[in-house]
Amino acid sequence: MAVLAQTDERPWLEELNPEQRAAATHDGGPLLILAGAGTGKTTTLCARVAWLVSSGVPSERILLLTFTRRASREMLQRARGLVPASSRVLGGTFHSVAHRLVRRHAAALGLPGGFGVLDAGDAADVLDLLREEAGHARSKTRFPKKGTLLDIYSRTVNAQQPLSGVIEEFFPWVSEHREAISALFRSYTARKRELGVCDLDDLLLYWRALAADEVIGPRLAAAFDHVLIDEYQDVNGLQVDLARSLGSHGPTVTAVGDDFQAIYGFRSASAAHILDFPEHFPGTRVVTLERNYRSTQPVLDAANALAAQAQRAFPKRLRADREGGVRPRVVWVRDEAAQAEEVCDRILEAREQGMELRSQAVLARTSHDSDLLELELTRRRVPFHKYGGLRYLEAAHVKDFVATLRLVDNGADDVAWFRVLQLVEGLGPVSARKVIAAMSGELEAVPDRLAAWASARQLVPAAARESADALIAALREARAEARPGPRAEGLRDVLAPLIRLRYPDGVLRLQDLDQLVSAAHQATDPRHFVAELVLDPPSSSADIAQPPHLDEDYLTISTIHSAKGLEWDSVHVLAVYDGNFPACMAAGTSESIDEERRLLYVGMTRAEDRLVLTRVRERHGVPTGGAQFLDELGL
DNA sequence: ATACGACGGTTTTTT
DNA sequence: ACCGTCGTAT
Repeated sequence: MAVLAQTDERPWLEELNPEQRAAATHDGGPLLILAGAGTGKTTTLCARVAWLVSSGVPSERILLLTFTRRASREMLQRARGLVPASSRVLGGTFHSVAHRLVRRHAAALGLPGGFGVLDAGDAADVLDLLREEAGHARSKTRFPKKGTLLDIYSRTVNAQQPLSGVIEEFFPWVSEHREAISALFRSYTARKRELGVCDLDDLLLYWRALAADEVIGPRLAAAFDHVLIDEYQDVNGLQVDLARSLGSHGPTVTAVGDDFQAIYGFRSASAAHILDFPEHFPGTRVVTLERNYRSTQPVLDAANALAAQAQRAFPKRLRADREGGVRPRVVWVRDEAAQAEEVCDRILEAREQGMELRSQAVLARTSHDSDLLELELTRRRVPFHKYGGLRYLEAAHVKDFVATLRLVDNGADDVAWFRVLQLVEGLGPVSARKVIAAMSGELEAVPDRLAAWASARQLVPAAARESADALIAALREARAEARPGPRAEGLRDVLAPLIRLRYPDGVLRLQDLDQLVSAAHQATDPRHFVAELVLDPPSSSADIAQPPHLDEDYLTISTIHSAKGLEWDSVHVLAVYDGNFPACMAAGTSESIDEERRLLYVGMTRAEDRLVLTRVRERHGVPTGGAQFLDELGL
């Protein structure tokens, strides 16, 4: 192919620097792009997709695996902008791609056709149910709670490590319950089978099982010529297995990442995987991107100084492409209330000077760090949008609604029954349990609990019976309605009075449900509406109906985890002091301190021009002590 | 016996 | 927001 013709037809290649272009146009074996923060990683990956497509690779034979759905959407959109033919590139998270594959091979895996997908909250609810059934809830010794149980379980799956090792290394305080936990996990697996559901970890496990199959494995891989994986520093061992399986059966694998932005260790991810990539994929070409186009040098100097303190890391320095800049500032404030006022003042001041809210962000270690700031912003009527933290699907009323949707698809989902029955006033956990037991029959699991309602309803306290009847009738009607929109509407209508009664702000909460109903109207695949909701959860109620209005100016508040890959002119990082950031939970090992340090690094490198870190002197009247990370910045 | 409101202590980060 | 506990109403 003539070089001249190439650049003529692909002006976007001209805009890349030599390293970026080398990566985008690499032809041959596996490719690893080590791309520091702000070095044009997304640009390069999009250009590579566009280059592949314009070189004749059919777009549907390209698989783009990203960490979040948002990243996938953004990249596909940009690639389409460069080369319209990129429109059929298959993109998504590991989990959403797994769902597609597992769905297609459900029968081979022994799963029902319309199997459900449990999100983290649902999985925890199943574990809680089993925990209760096993009598751990009322035992003398403190037994780990559902959230901890799920964390432990997920570790064993994602790190592919036996339970005893996981407990010893990460959860030593529950070691006295090791046997009971082991038994609980066995019943968890069995229960999921009975319910005909998968949790998020199962999706990856099933994908790997398919990949390992002699017939199916090679066929899955043969569907693609190229597999591109974003944020490779955040994959775990299970995901590495998937990548390697694909790579060994045909497709060329391209991975992009930065070992110093690995911040998902708690999910069993490890930066070791990106460093092992050349070993796992023989013949790998490594391209390193170091020129930073995002930030000014003073911002990078501080980030580099922080990075240099890591116990274990591969030395690298980001060099700014842009001139000038001001030094990042550390601002001392008395307490969290003062921090809220101070940050709010500074943001408004910057807006006065012409910096729109949309080019400013407030980042925090935990979603909770911004509570007071959110109150202050609301008080002063400053519009903001919060990412991370409590998710839409985790709100109690949304879970109520989703549980009814699940019941319509799967009458055997006892976790959903347990939740939905208790919405009826006067019907509590004890009665709900009895009713479910009666509906499922003593010996044989009846797949459809609805059929046994006539007799089971006797167990409902008389005062609640009529209301429960209405709920059941609505479920029957919903089942008769195949279209997801009207179906969701019917369920919303029957839940409406119950939710208004249960929650003091019920009217507001109902509006959230309205948005879910309108999302249901637009559902492409009615059978999998709920599963897709779980895999692509809207970050807030506003995201469901439409993306936020583009003409509205609003501030972004986000956890650093949710801010990955994004950038703003001005960034505030809240509450950087020992015990909060680094979190006290991380105080134990140098690796966990390193991960906290990398997290701050990710936060700082989101800033283009202005970076302010706040340090709080006291908390609830108690002095906070040092701030290790701020001392390391060399400011 | 069961349901439920009130109260106080706790909460990392996410597909 | 969640969890466990306790007192009160049914």
